[in-house]
Parts: sequence; structure tokens; C-alpha cells
Amino acid sequence: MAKPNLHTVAAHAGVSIATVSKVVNGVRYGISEATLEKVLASVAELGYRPNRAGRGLRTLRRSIIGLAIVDPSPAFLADPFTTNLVAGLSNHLSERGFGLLLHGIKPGQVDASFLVKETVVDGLCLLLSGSSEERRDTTRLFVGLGQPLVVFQEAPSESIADACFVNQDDGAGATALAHQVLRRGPKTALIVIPDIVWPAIELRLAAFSRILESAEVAVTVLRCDESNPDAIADTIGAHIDTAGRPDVILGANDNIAIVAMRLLQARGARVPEDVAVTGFNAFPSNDYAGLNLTTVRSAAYALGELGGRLMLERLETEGFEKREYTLPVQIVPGATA
Amino acid sequence: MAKPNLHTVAAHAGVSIATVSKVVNGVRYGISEATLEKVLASVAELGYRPNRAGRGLRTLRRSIIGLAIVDPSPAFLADPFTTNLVAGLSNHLSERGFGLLLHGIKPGQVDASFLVKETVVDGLCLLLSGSSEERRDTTRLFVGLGQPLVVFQEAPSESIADACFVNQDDGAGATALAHQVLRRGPKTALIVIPDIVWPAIELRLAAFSRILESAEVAVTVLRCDESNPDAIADTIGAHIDTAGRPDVILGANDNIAIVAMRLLQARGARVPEDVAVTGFNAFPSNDYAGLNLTTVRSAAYALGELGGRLMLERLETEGFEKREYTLPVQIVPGATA
DNA sequence: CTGAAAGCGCTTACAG
DNA sequence: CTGAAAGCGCTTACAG
Repeated sequence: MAKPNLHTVAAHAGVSIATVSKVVNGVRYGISEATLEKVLASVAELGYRPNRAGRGLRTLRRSIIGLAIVDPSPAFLADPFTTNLVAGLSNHLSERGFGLLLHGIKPGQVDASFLVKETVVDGLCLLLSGSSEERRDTTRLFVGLGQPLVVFQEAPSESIADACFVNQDDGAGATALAHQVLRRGPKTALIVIPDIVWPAIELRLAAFSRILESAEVAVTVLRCDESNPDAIADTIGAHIDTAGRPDVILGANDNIAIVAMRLLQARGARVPEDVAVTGFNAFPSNDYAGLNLTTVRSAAYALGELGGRLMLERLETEGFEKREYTLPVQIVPGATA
Repeated sequence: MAKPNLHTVAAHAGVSIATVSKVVNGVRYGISEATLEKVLASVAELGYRPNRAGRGLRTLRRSIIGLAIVDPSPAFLADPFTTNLVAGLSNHLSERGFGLLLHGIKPGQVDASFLVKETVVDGLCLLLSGSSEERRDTTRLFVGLGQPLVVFQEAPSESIADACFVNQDDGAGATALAHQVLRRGPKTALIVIPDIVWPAIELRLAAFSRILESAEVAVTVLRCDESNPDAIADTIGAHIDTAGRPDVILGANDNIAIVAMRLLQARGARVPEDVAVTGFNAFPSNDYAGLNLTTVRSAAYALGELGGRLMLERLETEGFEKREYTLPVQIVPGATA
């Protein structure tokens, strides 16, 4: 038996397809009680499910929001920040009948993406990685599509029309962490960041440096391949070998901080007595290891939710009300700094 | 300026919409070189992006696959197994021009999901949690939709038409772990599983029990709230208080194993000398903590990829070739058992 | 309260 | 090689 459509249901109920359409869409005025029941019964009996392609074509609305995650790794979802952001976004949209179309794209292949080449969604959300030039180019490409854009964790650009930038307050989080660390009166600090820098990292780095340097702490910045625990350890270890042990290690995220702690402990240094260590983004999996890391609780889920809300509001109106939103972040005092 | 459509492009290039359609879809026979170039130039100049709703309506194909993740937690993506499965599925589909529509659903609300109430995708993938009755009901509901189904990590059911079950070999993984642990000649073993049991856990539990009991190890099974590290520790701690320390603790996943290790160490027991501990699914974040846990590397990414491939093959043919696929899993020897 | 009709953007079998 | 036409499933302004 073929899939029932409006005509099938209309014939079955003995009414027109216009009437069925109204009933199905919850239009209740201008429908008699008897007709309503007849139609509802037919819908149930035939198992009718409206085809969104038909409505989408008619209304030019698809009720689907795209999320493009530009990341070189096939496991582009692996980061808990990303994961929580996607969950928040997806839940917000789902509850309102909107779907989330997930699309991981490798940096060089953005223009080959079907999200770019075809019109498949009502609006696009962007989560980018890579160098700032790559990210700028990617953003521009998406802007050129003429679809509403919600961009996560990027510096807002005035020149970009019909876009909204949704960020967490990485600067404030890093500032809080730096102040916490300052209580121990450090003389030297090591900031360890990934070799590929994205805006959130830049903000954290800038806040760390500003606070520490204004307190006359000697700051060194180290870059490492953050995807590889051994590479992180090697980078930090090599630095300590030549420059000596710092009083503080500030990781750009929890993973870096954890490797640093392990390295310090292997070398007989106590955390935080000898060296204070901080992370960022409070990876939930660390709760199980009981590390009690001093870090910052990310607003990832809330970012996703907010982005979803802004996008849906945008679709109801002419444009985004505000260009930028910054969500607060919460320090987790922990026991390592 | 309104979004260009087939008519805009056709007018601009001075050809019919049929010709533009062919060019855009890569139909190259029956198109002259001159026409081809004219159309391509117009497409580029106008920035034409085919509207999938139009094609979808015409072909009754949407090029979108749905993934329903039924989970009580709003952070339904948090588990690394899920995350990697989604990444594998998404990547496979994306590379073939298919979108992945992600939808997290709370257990009681499955029938209110737009994936159920409307026709929005070409096929559905399912990742369920909850009790076996809940999962059976949910599966049935989706089966009733008459759309192709790929079900991950569920026991295949003969009575379900047009569905394919894609699993990892949890039984074999657990068997390997049990054999590894047996080398230490344990007398007592503790198996710790989540209080909500899903099929993969049942398979692990069954294999653990079978191997250990046939080696005359006294086995105790403990259930705990796996989402809460303290709850895990309390459950295991209480058991040890009354029954004494087991020779082996087999966790149903890495998180449980890590909490167990921590608890043992806090109580002065050495791992693995006094108590061997194993996990499951090799959560990648544990690499950073350097725990070197004895566990099993999950095939989650490969499961997702395979599921995607099977779904797309199914869409090209009349039905799934096989009802079930089981992917091998790899033991990670580690240093805790 | 109800329905006929137009049309959203596209594909495809067919005629020329 | 090219295009006119039908029609995919639906919504909506309008006439009755």
C-alpha cells in the first residue's frame, strides 16, 4: 500500500484536501465538529503523516536548521564543548518541531558541502576551527549564501549582514582563573595552548597574560598538539627541562591541564603546593577520575540553546535583534590552584 | 533580490528550465557544449542553489536520514560511544550528499516527535536507551512508520520488517576481558553495571558471568547510577564493606572502572596487584589522564559508518540484504588487569 | 463551514 | 540537442 497523502485522506473522509490540510495543521476555526472528527479518524486509520517536502515547497520553509562544524578531525564531535552545544541546540529546535541537520566538514571542502551548494535549510549555525584566515574565509562563504547565520564562538564582525554571534565569556573565565592563581603569589607562569588557535583560545590567552603580567608574573606561552597526550607532555617537559619549573601552569583546556598535572606528579612536584594547575571547560568525564581540577564550567549547552532560540526568532522576523550575545561562565574552584 | 530558481537561471541563460535542471544535475548527454557553458555561467553569476524541497517533492526523496536518540538526559550526546557513532554516521552520509537529521527524544515523548508524526526523512536510524520493554515499544512505533530502519545496539528481531540491526561484538569484548582477568587466578569478582540496562550491557554481563563462573570464580553483580561518580563509589564501597574486597572488578564501562580504581586506591589496595579492574569502550578522554585502563576499544565510529552505508544501499534497493551485522571489538591490554 | 484552484521548485518522459 | 508539460504533496486566499 502506498503512503497516504492528502488526497487519500480526503477521499477516505469524504472531504476536500483543503479541509484535511486545515485539520492536520490545527486550524480549528471554520471547521465543523463533525468534519473535524471524520478527518481525525481517517488520519488515524490510514496512518497519515504529512510530507514535509510538500509543505516546505509551498511555504518555502523547511523547518530544518543546519549546523556546519568545520573541523579537520573525522571525530569532529569528540570535544565535550561541541557535544554539549549540539545537544542544547538540537533540544531547543526539536521541541519546536525543527530538525537539526548535522554536517561535519573538513576545512578545505566547505564549498563542496551540500549545505553550501544547495538550499536545504532555513538557517545555518556555524562552529569553526582552524586559523583565523580559514575561519574568516569560511564565514564569508556562508554569508554569501544569503541565509540567516548563527555563529558560535567567533568574534563578531560588523561587515557581516544577517548574522548573530553567540559566545561564552572566555575572557571573564580566564580572568577569574588568573586571579585565583595569583593568590599563591607566583613568579613564573606557563600558559599552554593548542597549536591551532581559535578565538576562544585567543581570548583566554589574552586575559591570562594581561592579569598575570600586570601582577609582574613572568609568562611563557607554549603551543602543543592538543589532540595527542604524549605531545602535550613532551612540549611541557621540554620547557621545564630548560627553563625550570613554573609556579603555575594554565592550560587552555582540561585535557592540557590534566596532562600537565600528571607530568608534574611524575617529576615529584606537588599540585598545587609546588605548581598550581588550571584547566578550562570542565570536561564532565573528569568528574569520574576525581581530579578536582580548578577550571571553568563551560556554557556550551546554554550556547546551543540560545543559538537555536535566536535562529527561530530570526525566522519569524526580518533580522536578528542583536549582533552578539555573550554568556557567563562559572569558575570551578577545585583543588589544583 | 529574491533567491534565484530554475526559471530565473533559465531566463538568464536563454534556455528552458528543463535544460538548466539537466545541467545542474550533471546530466551531460543531450546537452551541447555551448549550452552547457551558458548555463554554468548563469548559475555561477546568479549564485543559484537548487532548492531541495522542489527536488524532494518531485522525486519523493529527501536525501536526509534521521537519527533518533532516545535518552532521558538532555545531554544525550555526552557518551563517547554515542558521539563517535554519530560522527561516523554523519561523515558517511555527508560524503554522499545526504544530511543527518539529529533528534534527541525523551523516552515518554517518542510519539510526539516530528520524526514520527511527519514524513521528513528517507530512512531512520535508532539509538535507544531505557528498559527492554520501553525499547521494544519504541522500536515497534518506528517500525509502524513503514520507513527503512537501521537500529544500533539492539537484539535483532525476526518479526521486524525492513530493518537492519548493527551491533558491536560486546560479547566477544567481554569474553576477552574475562580471560585476561582470569590469568590472575581470582576467586571473587564484582561486576558493576548501570541500573538501567541496555542490550550491550546485558551481553557484557552474560559473557563476564559465563566465563568467570565456568572458572569457578564467585561472581557478584552490582547495579549503580552510572551517571553519578559518587553513586558509583558508594555502591561499590558499601559492597566491599560487607562482603570484603573482590579480586576483580569488571566495570560495564570505563567510567565505572575509573571510579572503582579510585576507590580501591583510596582504601590502600593496589591495582592490579590486589584487585584487577577493567572497563569497556575505551573512552578517549582517559588517554589524557594516563590511567592505562584495561578495556575494550569500541567500534562506535565504524558502527555509525556501516549503518550509514547500509541505509544508503537499502534506499537503492528493495530491502536490506542482511538482517544483522556485528562488528569486532579490540581489547586494550592496559595495566589494570 | 467547505472546496476548487493556483502555485511553491523541481524532474522526467516525451515530442519535436 | 532542446523544451513544453505534467505532476510530486502541500497551503492558502478566495468564492460560494
